[in-house]
Amino acid sequence: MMTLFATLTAQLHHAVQQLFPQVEKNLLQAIALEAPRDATHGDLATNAAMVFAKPLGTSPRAVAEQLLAALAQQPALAKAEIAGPGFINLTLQPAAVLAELGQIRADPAAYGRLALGAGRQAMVEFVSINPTGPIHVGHGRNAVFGEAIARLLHKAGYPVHREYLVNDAGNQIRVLVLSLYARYRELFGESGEIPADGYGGEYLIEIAKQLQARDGAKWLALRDEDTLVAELREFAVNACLELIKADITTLGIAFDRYFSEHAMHTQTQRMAEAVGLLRAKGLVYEGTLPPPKGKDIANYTPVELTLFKATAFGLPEDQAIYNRRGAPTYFGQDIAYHYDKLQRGFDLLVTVIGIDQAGAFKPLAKAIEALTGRADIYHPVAYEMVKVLRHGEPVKLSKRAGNIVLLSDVLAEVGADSFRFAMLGVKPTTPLVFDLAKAVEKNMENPVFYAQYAHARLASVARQAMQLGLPLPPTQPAFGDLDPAALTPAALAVARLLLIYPALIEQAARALEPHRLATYATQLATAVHGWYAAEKWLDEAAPAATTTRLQLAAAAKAILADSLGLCGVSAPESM
RNA sequence: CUGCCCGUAGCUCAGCUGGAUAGAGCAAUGGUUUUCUAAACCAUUGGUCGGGGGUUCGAGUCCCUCCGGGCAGGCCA
Repeated sequence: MMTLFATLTAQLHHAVQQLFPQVEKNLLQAIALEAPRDATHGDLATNAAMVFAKPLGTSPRAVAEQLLAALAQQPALAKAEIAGPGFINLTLQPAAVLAELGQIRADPAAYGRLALGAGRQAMVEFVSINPTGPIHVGHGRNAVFGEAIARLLHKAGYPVHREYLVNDAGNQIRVLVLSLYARYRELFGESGEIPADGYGGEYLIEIAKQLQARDGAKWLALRDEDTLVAELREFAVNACLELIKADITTLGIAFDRYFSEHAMHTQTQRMAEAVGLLRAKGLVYEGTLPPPKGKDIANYTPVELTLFKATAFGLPEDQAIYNRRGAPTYFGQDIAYHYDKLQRGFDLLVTVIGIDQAGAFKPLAKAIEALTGRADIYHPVAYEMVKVLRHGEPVKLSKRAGNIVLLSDVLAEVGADSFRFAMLGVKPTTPLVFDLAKAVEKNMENPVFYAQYAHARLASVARQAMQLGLPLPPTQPAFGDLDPAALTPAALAVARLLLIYPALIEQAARALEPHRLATYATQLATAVHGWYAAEKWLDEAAPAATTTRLQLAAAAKAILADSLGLCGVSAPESM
């Protein structure tokens, strides 16, 4: 089942190849078929003639003339004309538009579903916060963004696996356990000392009480740090992970797997295997690194380390895989983890990271490229920081949690839908200013209400129609039962947006930019509100026109719900 | 010093792999309801797309350079 957009695109490509067999095939990708801003430019427009004019050594208009003749065969087109510097503006047959609406209604979830991921296995790794305490709003952006990418890839036809890397193997877990132990001792009236770089948030008092409830004074006499860490590591990590999972659940996110780094290291040889592979390629060697630039480090003494030859890939410096004590560095662990992903059969690896860590992923990208021989597997996607305000003023940090703005506090105040839509309302590389006061308003200051309201309106009209004895038409009504004249400019503005939905999915999925779905949902809502205000839809005296409008309204409702759904936002039947 | 991100209307931001006259919301002003949800709609006002070069049929978008802001830069996390 092809969408109208796909049909027209194929037709266009076919015409170009028939007429101009000499042009390179990859130039076809440069053809844009898009909905013009200005409705007087038709329903769809293409730049094809301008793309090929130069390679063919002729003028855009001459190319356009030939394409025009070929496109005249296309039954879905009512009109095709040359405009401006060489655009071809296409006007669709109302019958084709109406048939497409029926296709949308027949299976809304299938509309815009692609096969981009055929034969591939995608993994989206996101959140992956160190399990050392509750999470803040910035992590919330990570969670929403990652989940939206997962949904988008699924829509685009990828099998998608969602994974959270539990970083339970490093030094910070040691610090966590020792911090917890200090709180534990305090519960028994003893002096506990939280390590210098430890976790002072009061949530550890709660977790210490849980430990006390479980084990009593069992650990009180134990002072050996290594033993403490070994014995309490799992308890501490799990307790912190529970705090995190609670917020993740509130956001409506479920991971397929929480991947324990500690378990990977203790149960597999991934680290050695991956390093061995790289070494066999001549990309691992023993050597010393120059002192870090831009920083004065007193007493810097170079030591021979195991290094990855990142310079072979154009990076400024090689990267250490093991530190001077012989333990894996973060980079080394990342190599092992991603090697594990590859061994599990995934060949599209998306990792959602904060912009502050983006630099660290360059050498990793090169290591994965070295392991696979492919540069199209690993896709780190970075997002900017989140600043939280209330009425323009910075909100108070939660001292209880360690001077952060708790995600759970924000969710409790504004709700998950509002939060999610706000996080997806701007592109990930834009620093996000999130005003709690605006996020609970019920107007255009808070776009989620605007989009949801449009959906509720559509639902309301459908109910109203039912009451008037004007039920929804069958998904593919006879053309004679419809009235093309009901497709007024305001209605066509809605219809055009529906037709380009599959193209939007493709572009957003390729770019890994789910925020385009949020922008689209808002645009569609605008068109719906405009159409609604422009004319009365339900008219018992004009059944064909009413049926036509109900058909469009039902299709719009379905796509609005689908696009909101990809954002993880609900589409209410009434508000 | 180096790398990455950002700079678009008074404010917050869109702008689809370069496309036609740069768009929304908020704020300001004026309208719209005996009609299906006015949480809405319509109209008006508001722009050297940070500055300057370059690439080409065509640049907010690509390249160079400068300015300004943010974030990074151990074998740390």
